[in-house]
Amino acid sequence: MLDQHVAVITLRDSGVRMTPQRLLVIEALAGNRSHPTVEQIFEYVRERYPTVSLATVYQSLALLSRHGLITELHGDRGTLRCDPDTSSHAHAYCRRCGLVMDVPLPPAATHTALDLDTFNPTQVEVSIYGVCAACAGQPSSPVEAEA
Amino acid sequence: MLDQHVAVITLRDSGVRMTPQRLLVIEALAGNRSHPTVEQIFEYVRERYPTVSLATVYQSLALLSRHGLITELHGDRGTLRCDPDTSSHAHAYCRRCGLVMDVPLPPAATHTALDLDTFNPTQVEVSIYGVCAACAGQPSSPVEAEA
DNA sequence: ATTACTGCAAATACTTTGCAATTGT
DNA sequence: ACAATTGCAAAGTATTTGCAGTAAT
Repeated sequence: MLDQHVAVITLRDSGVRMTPQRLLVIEALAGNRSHPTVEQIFEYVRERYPTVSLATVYQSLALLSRHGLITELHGDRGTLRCDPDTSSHAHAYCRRCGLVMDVPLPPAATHTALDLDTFNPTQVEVSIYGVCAACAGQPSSPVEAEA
Repeated sequence: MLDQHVAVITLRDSGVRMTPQRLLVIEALAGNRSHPTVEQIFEYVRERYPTVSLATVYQSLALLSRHGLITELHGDRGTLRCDPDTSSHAHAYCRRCGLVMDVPLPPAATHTALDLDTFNPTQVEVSIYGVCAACAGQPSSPVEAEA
């Protein structure tokens, strides 16, 4: 899980400049378990530093990702989500409410990918789609049932 | 793996109309192991039916997906790819050349996801990112090495 | 003082939608 | 004939880029 101090030191040691914008992006992610979208991170930073631009947030996230401090999730169709926890785990996406939750993976699952001798894997993303417990309890809306 | 006849019959039985455009989308995917992008499918269809529109291709793909005849892949950042093979397997994405290859998954891997009692999974997507054998052999281009 | 970084605005990329015309059944 | 489907064009959503000004070191 991303730690603010570790992140700052890691970046500094790589010669990256620490700006208030970046610090706030890190702050938004540190300890965050909600897998926020870029827009959500942008909102967090903007509340504290109103002149920040969305482009800067995108650039900061790419920077953090490049330095291995966060993981970018592609499972939410067309929207980038960020995970400050870079350890091996899967993500469950609720198709009804949009919730993204962590799912532990048995250590063996990671090995599967590493068994490939024809491919040199650097990252594995496991996305599970379905309906979460809370939504499964609720009947689906009429609008949704139609589709 | 998607079979043209099976697909046509499945759709017909569901009361879906068979148009030349749809037939060509199916044809483009049947037996295709390259995980084509929407654009590539569009090109295939257009060569044979020049007035087809991209929107129709998108709609046809959504239809096939809804009927469980294909799987939509989200692993290629910002671009939809299609897989006519709906059986359980992972995908390896080469970060250098863009190649997408099938990777078998041990049956146990699928069970992992199904162990969740708090979540009702309908689909699991496993994306492996790295560098393929062919690219690993080649030295990276100077431009790429810089980045 | 240098040079990385930011903010802006425009560009690019991908996908969806509304609607009139068309076509499969 | 009827309703589903298409093609078009426009809108919507997401992300990237060029560049002049700003700020971290």
